[in-house]
Amino acid sequence: MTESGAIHARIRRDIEARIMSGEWAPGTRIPYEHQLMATYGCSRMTVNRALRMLMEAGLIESRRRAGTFVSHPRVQRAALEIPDIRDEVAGQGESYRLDLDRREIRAASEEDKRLLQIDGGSVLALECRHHAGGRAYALERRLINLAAVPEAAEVDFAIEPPGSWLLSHVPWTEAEHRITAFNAGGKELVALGISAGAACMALERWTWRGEERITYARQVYPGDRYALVARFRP
Amino acid sequence: MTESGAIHARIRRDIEARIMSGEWAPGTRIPYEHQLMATYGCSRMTVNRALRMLMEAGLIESRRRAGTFVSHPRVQRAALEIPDIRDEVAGQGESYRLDLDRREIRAASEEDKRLLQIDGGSVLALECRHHAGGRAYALERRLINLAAVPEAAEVDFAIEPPGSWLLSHVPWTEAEHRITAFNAGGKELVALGISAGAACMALERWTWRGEERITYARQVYPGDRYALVARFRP
DNA sequence: CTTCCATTAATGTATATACATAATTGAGTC
DNA sequence: GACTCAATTATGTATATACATTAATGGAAG
Repeated sequence: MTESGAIHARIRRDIEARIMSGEWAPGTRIPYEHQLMATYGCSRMTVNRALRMLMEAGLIESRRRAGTFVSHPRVQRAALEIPDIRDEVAGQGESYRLDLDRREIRAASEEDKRLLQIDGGSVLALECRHHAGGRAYALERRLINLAAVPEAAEVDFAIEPPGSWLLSHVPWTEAEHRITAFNAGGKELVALGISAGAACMALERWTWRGEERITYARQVYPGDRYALVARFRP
Repeated sequence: MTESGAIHARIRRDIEARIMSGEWAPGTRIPYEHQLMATYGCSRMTVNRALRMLMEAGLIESRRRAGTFVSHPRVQRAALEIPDIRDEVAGQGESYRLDLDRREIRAASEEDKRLLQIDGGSVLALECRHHAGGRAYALERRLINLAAVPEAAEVDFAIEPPGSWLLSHVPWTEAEHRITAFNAGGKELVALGISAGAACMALERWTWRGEERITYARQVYPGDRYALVARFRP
């Protein structure tokens, strides 16, 4: 088939093509490694490398002694980009502006403790509005666990949006998103300039580093102006 | 550090931990392969395997002759899992029921052509409701490109939900999701049993195989009963 | 000082080999 | 037929070695 590049890449492409075309359906046993060695005239290590990559990609699974099989596709996985709102707005060719409405360092309240899963300590609480081309784009409420990120207390978030700063300064190991739709109430009406009851999208995010929660963010977008888009490959 | 498992896994974990903790900041050159060989008392192939995996994960990059470096974090991407609705309902311990309201094979309309990016041919159009524990859970409208998946014409989608069938029978190479919030109108009121203007979440999905679009789906969830949750690691 | 080029040192790929591990197979036993 | 257990076999990991490829380096020539 293809002739370009390394042998392992070629083996990988060939097998992937056979699976994608449906020629090798889910559950099918693919040839044994020693058969692929013969087919491609290469060593087992090279075959194994190609198969290992396909395994990491989730296309195949193998069982010792039994062989290697085409996976039954399961959950779909989408590459959802963690939106840096400033970049997102700039990418649409609009001018970006940030209004910081509130900045407070306080001892963790009951709600803060629940959202950040901490027993005490102090948190940095922020409320801000993101504007695109002069119009309100999103409303953001954020909590930062100062025990995990003490240096955040010194940052001027009126200049750099908290999401942008955290993304580029704090490494994280795990995160969770929760996306919901709700009818706008008192708070959002003025801040986003929308009418009562208008549908809004809320994007909540919790971010961990190891066992420790770093930050909680809740971003609210007007439903008629915003769509969350994720494009991906399996 | 850790002692369990294969050597390559241990090397990988150690390096990952150093990067995550910030000890090795972006741009830092990590030790040369021959230095890691000495550190771990293993062969270069084993070190190389660990590094290759970290490269695929995007944590490091390497340049011949210069060495291997910690990557500068880029766009943060997350794996958003969007499960099969039937499995999702079952996973919550609720009973699942499917109502197929409409099933039609027709020549592609203008809208069908736009959504599936086809010039003509026939499509299978479906409308159905997913129920969880007797309550409406989601409303689904789906188009299937019969030129790409002719066997779909023979399937009884009153038994198997279209999403489940497609997931397990049709391999795909690319997909796009679009998530929006909107106020419920005429169609949704009765089907979902909600009141006028209630916020709903719409999840639209286009799926490709190579250059060809396979299917388009639009799922509508009542905003007060549904949250899309995605948990992931970088 | 700048340009050119050979040297050199790092990663990239591939091989042949070895032993470990797990699970199927099949023979032997009850 | 049902159970036990050893032989078999495919994958999993690791090694030592070799050569290819790329680009930083440093010295020679202008």
